[in-house]
Amino acid sequence: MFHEQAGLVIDAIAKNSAYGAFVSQIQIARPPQLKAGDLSLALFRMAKELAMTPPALAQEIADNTVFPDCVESVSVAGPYLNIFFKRPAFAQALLKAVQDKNYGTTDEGKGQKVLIEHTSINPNASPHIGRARNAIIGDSVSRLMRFLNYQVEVHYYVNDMGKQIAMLVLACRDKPDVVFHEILDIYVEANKRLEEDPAFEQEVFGLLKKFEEGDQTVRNDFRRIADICVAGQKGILNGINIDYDVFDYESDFLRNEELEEKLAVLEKSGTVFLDEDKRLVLDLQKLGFSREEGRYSVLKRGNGSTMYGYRDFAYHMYKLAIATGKENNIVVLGEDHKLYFEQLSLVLEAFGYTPPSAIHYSFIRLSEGKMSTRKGSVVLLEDFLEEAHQRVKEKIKTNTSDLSETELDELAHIIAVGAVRFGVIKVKPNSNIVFDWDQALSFEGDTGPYIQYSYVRAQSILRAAGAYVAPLDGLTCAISDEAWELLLSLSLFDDVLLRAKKTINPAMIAQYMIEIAQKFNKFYHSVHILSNEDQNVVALGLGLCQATGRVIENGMMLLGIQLPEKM
RNA sequence: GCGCCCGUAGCUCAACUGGAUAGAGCACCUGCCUUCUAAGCAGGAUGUUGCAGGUUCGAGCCCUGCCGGGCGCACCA
Repeated sequence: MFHEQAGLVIDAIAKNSAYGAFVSQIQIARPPQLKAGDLSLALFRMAKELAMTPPALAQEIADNTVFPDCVESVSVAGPYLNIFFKRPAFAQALLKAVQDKNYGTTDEGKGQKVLIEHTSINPNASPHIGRARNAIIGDSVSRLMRFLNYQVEVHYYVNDMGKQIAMLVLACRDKPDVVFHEILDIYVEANKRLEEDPAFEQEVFGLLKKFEEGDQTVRNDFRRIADICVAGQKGILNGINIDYDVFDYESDFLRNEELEEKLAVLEKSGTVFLDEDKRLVLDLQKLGFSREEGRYSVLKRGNGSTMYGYRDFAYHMYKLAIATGKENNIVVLGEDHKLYFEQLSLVLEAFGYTPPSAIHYSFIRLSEGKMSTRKGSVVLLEDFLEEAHQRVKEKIKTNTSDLSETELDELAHIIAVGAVRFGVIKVKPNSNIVFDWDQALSFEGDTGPYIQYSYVRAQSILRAAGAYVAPLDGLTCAISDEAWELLLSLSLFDDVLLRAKKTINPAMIAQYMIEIAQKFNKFYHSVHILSNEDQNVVALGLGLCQATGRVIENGMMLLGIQLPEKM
């Protein structure tokens, strides 16, 4: 909404024929301080086009432009032309706009199909918080794009035939009743054995070969383990409001005629060749890869079994048939896959496809070092969530006593999930995160519970106001700075969403939620709404509670976080 | 060794992609609950944006070189 108002101002400036198309060079921003203005137009570039100094241009525009009705006054501050809006009119427009349940949405994605692949954890163990970062980012991006009216399909790629699952199959042979929570220990054990016992590794490779040859018993064994793991992982992720539309199984991309044909073409140019050990090798330098390191990639082992990359090429061809175009095909990958993804992209381009966009996230580290499954130094998502749940429960008990045990658990769950998801998503994907229990489980300041609490406050006021409907049209009172700052921020919601989409960075939404909550709380403390004798102040206050509620509802929904009515 | 990412207040992170005096939270100090929820608010203190150059009207952001951390570099996925 803010940018619509800015657009009106720029349109008015463009009416002067001397400026013409140069107005597109105006940079829109917010002034550093409220007293400087509401909208700031930086004129550096436009002045350059007109061979003027920016301050002179600012003064000239200020003198010669008939500004639209929404403008109260303008002021020149060096190279900036600052605009003050008419507060009551702006407030009315915003409070009207938030009546729409979908406030913040745009037609950005109309008619476009998007495929997002995320999580795709190896089926071996309960996800730790580092892996959950993938799922939390991917889910938030999916929600954002859905909200912007893209037709989104979320895929989870199950690596049901890698080396690690073959190890598990061997290790679970004499355990017909194995359950999900035992898998982690078994996996750690199997890894140890792999290092010590070369025969075990040969057994693993042999099993993979049988799998590829279609041995039905082996296939059933693999599927049994994979299903236990996938069901276990899915259950945990569902617990933090993450879900998927389609589960793709790697083993379905084992034989692919189309891929074989494309590889045959590459073989003619020497891009793909059989080496002295009969391995099928890809030479990426032939596709424009410039470095020596990472130049080669093995597609098939000497015994003819395929490697991950081979199957992944086939998988990406399948995904590209569902959604095309870089922006509409998204995959969330750890930073360890950066080089691999570069290689994958080169191959897909050589095949004539546009490769997907990748969001690479950095690993979450512990203060004592990196997480290691083998050392047992991992923070499992379920343990983290459980700890959060307990701490939230304690906190609730000190505040209220009139909740049943069930209600208590439901409320604690909503707040705990909010704390966990918000803590992960508020940091942009490529920033390193150092995980610290106390910091991660704080409920004060820049946290999910703080946003939830602010929402609850707003709802509480609306509840107390009952059926009172704020008369939006006759808003004549002076609008305080606290109310005005909140209004301006609320009006930027759609712009934040578009920027978050453009940069595929949902952290931006979380940062914006913090801004909204802070400004709402400042406003809340600046005036007592319900007891105010001025009905205009009551009307504006209730309108702002409603608007804040709407923006937090929509914003937190995009982050997969629910909102309690009380807390 | 080579490549990519990160380095911002004591700690954890922002900074609208090159714009005005670099901002929040935690921790620390001082105030504010007989008034719509104190998981809150107000105020205080905290910086050579890792270091050194360069590009320009203007650099935390771009370029070069160092330093520190992370990730990766052909039968793991």
